[in-house]
Amino acid sequence: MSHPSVSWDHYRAFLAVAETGSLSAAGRRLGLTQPTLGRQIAALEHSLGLSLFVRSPAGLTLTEAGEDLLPDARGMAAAAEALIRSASGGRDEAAGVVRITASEVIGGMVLPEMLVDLQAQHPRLVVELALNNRSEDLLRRDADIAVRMVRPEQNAIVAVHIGRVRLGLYAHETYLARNGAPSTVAGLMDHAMIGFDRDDAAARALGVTDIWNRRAFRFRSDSDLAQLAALRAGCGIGVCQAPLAAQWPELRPVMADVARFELDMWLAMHEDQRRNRRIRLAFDHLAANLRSYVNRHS
Amino acid sequence: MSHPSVSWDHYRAFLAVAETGSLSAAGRRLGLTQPTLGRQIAALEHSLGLSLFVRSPAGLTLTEAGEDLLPDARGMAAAAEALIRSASGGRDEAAGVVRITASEVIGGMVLPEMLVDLQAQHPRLVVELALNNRSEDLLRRDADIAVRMVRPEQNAIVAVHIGRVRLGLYAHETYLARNGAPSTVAGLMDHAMIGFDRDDAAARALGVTDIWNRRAFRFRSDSDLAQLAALRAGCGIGVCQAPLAAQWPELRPVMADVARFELDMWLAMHEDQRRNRRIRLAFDHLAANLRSYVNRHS
DNA sequence: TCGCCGCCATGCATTTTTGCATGAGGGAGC
DNA sequence: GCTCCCTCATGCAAAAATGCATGGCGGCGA
Repeated sequence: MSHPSVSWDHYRAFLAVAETGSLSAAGRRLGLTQPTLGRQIAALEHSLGLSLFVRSPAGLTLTEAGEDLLPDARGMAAAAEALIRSASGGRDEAAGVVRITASEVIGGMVLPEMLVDLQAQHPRLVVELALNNRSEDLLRRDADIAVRMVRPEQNAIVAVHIGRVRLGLYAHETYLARNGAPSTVAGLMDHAMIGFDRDDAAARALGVTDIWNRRAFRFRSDSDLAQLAALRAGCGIGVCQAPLAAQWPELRPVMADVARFELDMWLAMHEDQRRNRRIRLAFDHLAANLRSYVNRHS
Repeated sequence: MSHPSVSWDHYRAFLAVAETGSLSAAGRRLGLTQPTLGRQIAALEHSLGLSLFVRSPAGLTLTEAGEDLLPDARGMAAAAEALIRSASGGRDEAAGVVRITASEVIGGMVLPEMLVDLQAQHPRLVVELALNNRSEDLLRRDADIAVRMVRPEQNAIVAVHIGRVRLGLYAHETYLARNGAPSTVAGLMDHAMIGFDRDDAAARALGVTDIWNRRAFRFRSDSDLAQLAALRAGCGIGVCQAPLAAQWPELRPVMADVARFELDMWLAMHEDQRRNRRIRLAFDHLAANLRSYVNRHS
């Protein structure tokens, strides 16, 4: 408990400067002025006994020491935002902000229509949707609710198992008409395949790096939504969630008998918020709708 | 990005007041005065549009709304402390603070001697040891390194598997001389057993609530260290880690053939800090020493 | 019952922080 | 080479936050 501890506002200044790259830009973001930010950074550097930025006429860039502090500053900001979110609606009101994180595909293709329903039922509910494939968001309170494909194990998290989502290979009917359909894994190699660019995490998780690797693809993107768009445009053969493919009749399964995977789907929230009405509402609504999603056509 | 966003210092004030229960006490903790804290809280309440405390001549107590915000404020404080820790030593120095979290038994009985070695080799290293049985500490940066008995699944965490720790039932030789040794589970019920008081999480995790429950115990404590002390004092029969019992010859195994469990041990740290020299040093040192601990006498 | 000690609220002087205005330096485009 | 726009640094005045001193209220123990 050091008495003249650093002002938390200085951390906020540090984060803003680090992320914007200049005192002036940080000033604009925070509604302060460039001299103020300059002085706050100077004070922070002084009290930590470190130099956090190298000054240049073009702006400020982080030193190594500054780089080390950035994740923690981000952590503070995440907590601050979570606090505001918690404050935005009383715990017994169906009003305020609910922040949801999900993968690109689920968040981009599946959740929106469910959330429309939810908002129709609760007009004062504001929804934020953060799409990414990381899954560190719940404990740090980057989000209130998370849709995950791995079981959350942290014990401050409450998670419910939604079901198993089937994945398969698909292609547009026009592509198949032109190029035929492969029937063996070897035959697959002669086709235009759609897959990841650099991020092979999913392939490694499923243990299929031997056939599902970068060299095999003719269309490469780390955006799952872009892959999906390519698939629907008839670009070639790619992976798609079965319940999703089922709603596009022009997509036809490819080698449905061999190419089958299943992923567990989990819905998770922080334990502390179990009694928060609006988050609970969103959670239950999503749980019900996602269950009917994974069971569609199976 | 609301422009006149709340000062982060006000969150700090909120946390201090919530935890101390009064403006004056919070003022003492933060090195500020009571009127200042009063005004910061008032400003915070005004900008959030909530009343966070009920004022009384005896102090301030949280409202429900305030209660909701407390965990997030704690999160901010944890991140702030982590930031200071990161700042305390350069990333290439073997100096600064390393904060380690572990269970009571591991932290109280096993780690200290290992850490003494570490500090002897690196005189400018400061070690903090936080003992508890929760395990949410790493992502929130409550600690730099964690020793866990469950596999950490979050993917911003790097974890190494140390091995499996054997658990068994033990008793002091004088207890056994006086009371004899049970040979069946049923016989165990007639003995003085040492166990938990209210916190049955471990028993539930191992799935032994049927025989390992509160009513069976003659000595109850939620402090594992107190249980261990009772065991060594000859109070009765209790659970102990085998490598630990091995170093106290007066402890004798009880029903060693039936009462056997094993727990995985994991050592974990945050991914961001993989290149941080002092944390890496501590991590590697602990990994090596814990490995030899779990393999002791087996 | 009285005194004491803890707490909070408020008014006022002081200190600190902030903003404004200006100067100076670097890079992009003409 | 010149202008324009971006940046940061610094001096000074205005604004805001803080501290001090005081007053009032309530609980506790003699």
